[in-house]
Amino acid sequence: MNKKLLHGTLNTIILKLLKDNGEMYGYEIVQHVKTLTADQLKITEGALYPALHKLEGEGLLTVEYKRYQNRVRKYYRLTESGTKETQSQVADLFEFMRQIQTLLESKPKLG
Amino acid sequence: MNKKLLHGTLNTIILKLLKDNGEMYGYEIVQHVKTLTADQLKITEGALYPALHKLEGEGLLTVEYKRYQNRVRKYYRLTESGTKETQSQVADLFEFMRQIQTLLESKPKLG
DNA sequence: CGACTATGCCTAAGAAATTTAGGTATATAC
DNA sequence: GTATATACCTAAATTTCTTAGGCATAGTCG
Repeated sequence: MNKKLLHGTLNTIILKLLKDNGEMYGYEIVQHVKTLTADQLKITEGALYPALHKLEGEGLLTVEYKRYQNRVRKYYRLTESGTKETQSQVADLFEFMRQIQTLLESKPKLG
Repeated sequence: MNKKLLHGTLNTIILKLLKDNGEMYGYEIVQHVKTLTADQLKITEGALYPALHKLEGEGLLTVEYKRYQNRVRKYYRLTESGTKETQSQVADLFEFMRQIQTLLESKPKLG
């Protein structure tokens, strides 16, 4: 498992998954990331749940409890401002990765 | 300036720049990153110098003081293990970014 | 000359995001 | 009846970074 590299990307990933899937619950997000990345990336619950609560507190997410086979799941969904924030953060992250690639692919200095 | 997104990538960038350029001093690294990314990315000195000291302490870098026009610069260079570590970290970071892109480009779930 | 900017190194306090390491509870499989 | 999967959570510690300075020399502008 490729650890220690999620720094700074967790919120963006959460938002983007919610945008794609409409609504998701915490445990589902963890499993989804594991599946999509073929076990290469692992979101820890200790990072996920506080992040969800923070995004909710910022008004980017809403919560709805739903029953599913004697279980109660806590579904998260983007608000309007959450949708805007998602677009912004996804764009920023792509741009950031582009800059990192520029650095990692740069040739030796000229001067 | 794109802030708060460098998390976890600083060491890798330092190592890669040293690998490309043979030897560099701290201030030069800061300027180089600014130039290469057209002022989009800024390494702060408060992050850089402790990182350099840590990498040196781990045996990945060696230091050599050199005089340049009445100034003394502190040049860093990769050790053998530093070179290996660089390859490993650069590969990991590319792989990580690939996984992030997978997540950010994924379509809605099927099930 | 005086002030400001660039060069070049550094540290320390605090903030932010994460890992680690738990806890609680129900359901299912062996 | 023990273990695994599901489903939520928190708290302490760690890592990494920002902020905000300090110190010193060199060059430029008025």
